[in-house]
Amino acid sequence: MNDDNFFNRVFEVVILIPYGRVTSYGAIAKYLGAGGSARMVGWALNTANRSFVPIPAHRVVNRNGLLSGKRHFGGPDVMRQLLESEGIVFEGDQIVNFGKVFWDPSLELE
DNA sequence: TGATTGACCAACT
DNA sequence: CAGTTGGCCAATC
Repeated sequence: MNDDNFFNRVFEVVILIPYGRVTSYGAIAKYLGAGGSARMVGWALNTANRSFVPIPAHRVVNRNGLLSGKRHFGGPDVMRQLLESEGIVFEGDQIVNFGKVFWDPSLELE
């Protein structure tokens, strides 16, 4: 069940993101530490989605609070709609209260 | 099997 | 201030 894959840890962290919060690829990578580069986090989500592994990847954004991966959700607006549905406010494709909704796994999960 | 790309980040020019 | 480069590591072509 627990594979020591870097990806599987990414999935767990993403799944643990509370409602109405978001985190960044770099934050997850940093939390996982070794072998963690932000690109791998993005790759993990990409492979996961295409591997029949449904994860709330819409709660993961880039460091700017910008929806960089919105195009990978099957639609350019799907990701924003999902986040807005959780109470997150947007300004275009950028999160307004990013500093308030930002959830750092290394702080919350220890 | 080698080369390219990729949902990023940070630094440098 | 904007564009480019390097780095990270794995998957796809």
